[in-house]
This record gives sequence, C-alpha cells and structure tokens, in this order.
Amino acid sequence: MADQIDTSARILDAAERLVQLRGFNGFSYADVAAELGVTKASLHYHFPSKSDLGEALIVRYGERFGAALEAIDAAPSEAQEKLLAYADLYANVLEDHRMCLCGMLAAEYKTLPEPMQRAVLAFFERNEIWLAGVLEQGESRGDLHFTGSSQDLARAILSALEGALLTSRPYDDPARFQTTARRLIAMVA
Amino acid sequence: MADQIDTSARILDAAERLVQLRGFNGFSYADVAAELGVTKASLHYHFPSKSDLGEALIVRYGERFGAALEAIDAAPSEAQEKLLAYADLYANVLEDHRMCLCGMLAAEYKTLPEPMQRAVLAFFERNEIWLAGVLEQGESRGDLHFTGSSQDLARAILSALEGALLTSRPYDDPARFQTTARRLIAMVA
DNA sequence: GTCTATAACGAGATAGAC
DNA sequence: GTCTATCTCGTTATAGAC
Repeated sequence: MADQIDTSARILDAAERLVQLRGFNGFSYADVAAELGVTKASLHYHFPSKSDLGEALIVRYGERFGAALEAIDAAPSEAQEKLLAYADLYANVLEDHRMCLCGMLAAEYKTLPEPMQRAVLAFFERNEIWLAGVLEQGESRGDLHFTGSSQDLARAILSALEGALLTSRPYDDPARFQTTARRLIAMVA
Repeated sequence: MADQIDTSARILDAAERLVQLRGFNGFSYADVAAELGVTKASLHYHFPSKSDLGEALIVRYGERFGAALEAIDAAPSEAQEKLLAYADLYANVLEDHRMCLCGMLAAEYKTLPEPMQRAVLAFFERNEIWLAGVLEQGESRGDLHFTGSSQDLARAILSALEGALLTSRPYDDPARFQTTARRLIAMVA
C-alpha cells in the first residue's frame, strides 16, 4: 500500500512537471513511463484514463496551493506583504521553466475534458476569493486603498501574475518575472 | 495564382482560429482540411510541414497586429487613449473565445520548433517596443507619470493583458476581460 | 493545385500472465 | 502492481495520378 501511494505520487510528480513544461496535450503516458522506468500499462493501473490523471493533478496542485495560502495567512502581516508572498509563489513555479499548472491548462481549456475544466475554474476562483479577502483586510485596516470591488482587483492581480509567468517563461532570466510582478503589485499598493 | 493566394489565406484563416482556440498541439491538418472541404495532401502543398504553417501564422498575425499599432499611432491622441485602444485589440481577439495567437504559443513554447519560438519572441518584443514608445511619449508630454523604466512597465502591461485573456477566456462574458483590462490600465494612468 | 492511397509512427487504452 | 502484447485510432508526411 505504501508502494502504491508512493508510485502514484511519483507518477503525479513526473506528469505535473511535464504538463507545466509542455501542456496537457504536449505529453504522453509514454513520456511519464520512460521517466519513471515503468510501462504505460502500469500507469493505467493507477490512473485509468489521461483525464483521471489530469483531474488528480489539478486537485493535488490546488491542495498544495491552498496550503501555501494558509501559511501566508498564518503569519500576521500587512496586505502588501501578503501580496508579495503570493507573487513569490508564482516566482517559485517559474524556477525550472515551468508554467503555473492551471495557467497552462487555461490555455488548453477548450480541449480539456469537462471534469478538468471545472477543476481549473475552481482553482482560479479559490485564488480570487483568497486575494479579495487580503484586499478587504488591507483596506479595513488602512494598509491598502483601492477603488472598485475587491473581486475585480483580485481578478486583475491573478491575471497579471499568470500573464507575467506566461511571457517571462521563454527567457532564462528569473529576475524578469520578479521585476514585472513587483511592478504590478506596486501598482496596487 | 489568385487561387493559390486565396487558398493559402483560407488555410491560414482556419488554422489561425484553431490554434487560438485549441493550441498548436491541439489541432491537426485533418481539422483544417475538413473545415475547408479539401484533403490533407492539399494543405501539404501550400505548407509542407506543420512548422511551416505555424511560422506563416505568426508572421501574418504579427503583420496585422503591427498594422493595428500603426493605426493607433496615426490618430494623434494621448497615451492613455492609446493604451486603451491597445487593450481593445486584445478584447477583439477574445470575442469568439480565442486566445491571443502568441499568448497561446507562449504556453506551448517548449514544444514548438525553433523557428516558431523565435517568431513568438519577436512578436512580444515588437509589442514591448511600441508600448514603451507610447509610455515615453506620454511622459514627455506630461500625460503620464510613472517610475522605473518604460521597458519594464511596457512588459508589465503586455503581461497583464495576456494574462487577462488567459483567465477570462473560459467565461462567456466579454465584460469580464474589459473590467480587468481597464482596471490594469487605470493602475498605470 | 488537388486528388487517392499509403507509409511510418505515436497516441490512449485493454487483456491477461506473472 | 507490474509486465508483455496488442488493438485501434489519429497524426504528420510523401508518392504519384489527374
């Protein structure tokens, strides 16, 4: 049983990396199998269809992202600091030339099986809600000042960070994303 | 010869739409052929390899985008107006659920043949240069005030708009992009 | 310039032995 | 759980007739 969990996790690790690098339509079971030194049939035992694998990837990614958001909330800091910590989550993603998993899947959205589409939207909505909360907290405490709804601004921040990942990724320069991200956060705060 | 041009253009039209909708790895010659009512072999006559077709798509898209930028420049307006007009170019893209061609290809970047990678980067760099020019013009005329380099801010704007396309696209609501885009431009101006 | 036919390969997926 | 073997289909691409 420990083996099964371990193997499933290793499959997810390899598949996650491949999707973030090449997209859901840009990798195959053969790629993952070769990377792990097992056969494709073995992968199908753990994840019968590619759609199953895709769903599992998004769920796990969302859980990890959610945990990171809770960790940011745990430390009592000002809204600006939280936003910068949030941007750092994105910067970490980029480090080995990856795209955000759900940003990548958003590009491929129209080609995804329905369950994956729903999971991608859920991921973004969760992030928007968290961001809106940070913004409202910042405003009520006087750390932050903005016009319009916190939801709209949350969407703008999320979009901007995903876009910064998208356009920075071709370059080998991690500072490129950082510069853009900090400039965007600075616009808010 | 008129036929050839016409057929090539029709192929490009169909392929462009498919790439913007489903990605370069998400469409096939068979899709285009079915849409135009011709055979796959006929497509290979006009564009021997898929890479050739991809390059042609980016070049044509870049030319059209460049012409749109020139059109914006032609009318003597303030920097803010030009930025809004620029954002509208993106909004138009989204209208039939398309992604920006080069934004889509940026997601798939790692899987693209080298000539296409170079063409994608050239597209973004051209846009950055144009945006930086608008920002500098705005600053020198006193329409606009910003800190840091015009290049960095240009990149932030481009990234933010691409990201807004990416995250708005799953929704059927064109206003969603507009709200986000105007919020982002408002941050600058 | 478009067609038919086909090659050559890789994809997702399944059956059944171990 | 993992393997070998295989199926079926879709993919890019080419040869050669019309």
